[in-house]
Amino acid sequence: MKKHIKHDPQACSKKMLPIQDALEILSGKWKLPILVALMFDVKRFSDLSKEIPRITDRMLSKELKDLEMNKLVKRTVYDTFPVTVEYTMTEYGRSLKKVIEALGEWGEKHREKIMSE
Amino acid sequence: MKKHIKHDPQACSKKMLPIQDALEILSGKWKLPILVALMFDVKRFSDLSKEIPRITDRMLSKELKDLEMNKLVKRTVYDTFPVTVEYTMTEYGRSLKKVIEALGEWGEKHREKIMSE
DNA sequence: TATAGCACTATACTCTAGTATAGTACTTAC
DNA sequence: GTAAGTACTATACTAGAGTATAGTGCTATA
Repeated sequence: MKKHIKHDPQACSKKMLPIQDALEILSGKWKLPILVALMFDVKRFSDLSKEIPRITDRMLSKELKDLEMNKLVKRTVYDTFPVTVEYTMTEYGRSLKKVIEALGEWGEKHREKIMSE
Repeated sequence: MKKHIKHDPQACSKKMLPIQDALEILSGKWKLPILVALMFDVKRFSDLSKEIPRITDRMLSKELKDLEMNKLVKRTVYDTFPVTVEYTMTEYGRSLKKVIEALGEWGEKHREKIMSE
């Protein structure tokens, strides 16, 4: 039985906040699929709807709005008929790549570990 | 208006699965606070309960069970009076450090960006 | 004998994320 | 004039995450 060292809760929550911010931005069932779909290409609403299995229009619309608010995705409307709207990943959105890769690498290892137990 | 290149949905979902696994393990309101609290010290149930503001016993118990199942945390019972139970981060749990740091760094930048818009 | 501390569990509730389904506004092509 | 395509919005529902509150079993100390 080891000694229990007290943590400084102030310093701790200071570190926690950005972590939880980041996590919240990626959280939910659909944010990652959308971001990954946009990581390499520009896409329209209907493209995303087709490419992301089982997502509803409502969710897609809602999540895209969220991502736009956080400046990860840019929305461009073209004055065509019918209207077309393009969604692009911003440079800033691309800065998430490292985070997503870190998650992916760890997730891969985790799959192996849990499968082989 | 750019060309739209089709993505291979098979290859895409293959990459997505581990990312979502990782995200699921960290998801929810309390997983990260618990992991961060255990990152440096061994802690008992009551220590964690005190250190993590506003967490209920029910949630703490539930989330610790989850983390234990995923081999991120180890639970050790000591035959004292009253019983004491220690929670330790496993070596494997520590392997999440890089992911958490990546999240933290990005979250920090994001805070600055959003605040200064 | 009563009380207090530890590590939970039980029950009931609320609230939010996500689903299901349908409908809108616009215009061009038939 | 009506059908079809695009990018949504509205409404209603469901399920699961999280909250609030109370109670359990153990025993050492007062």
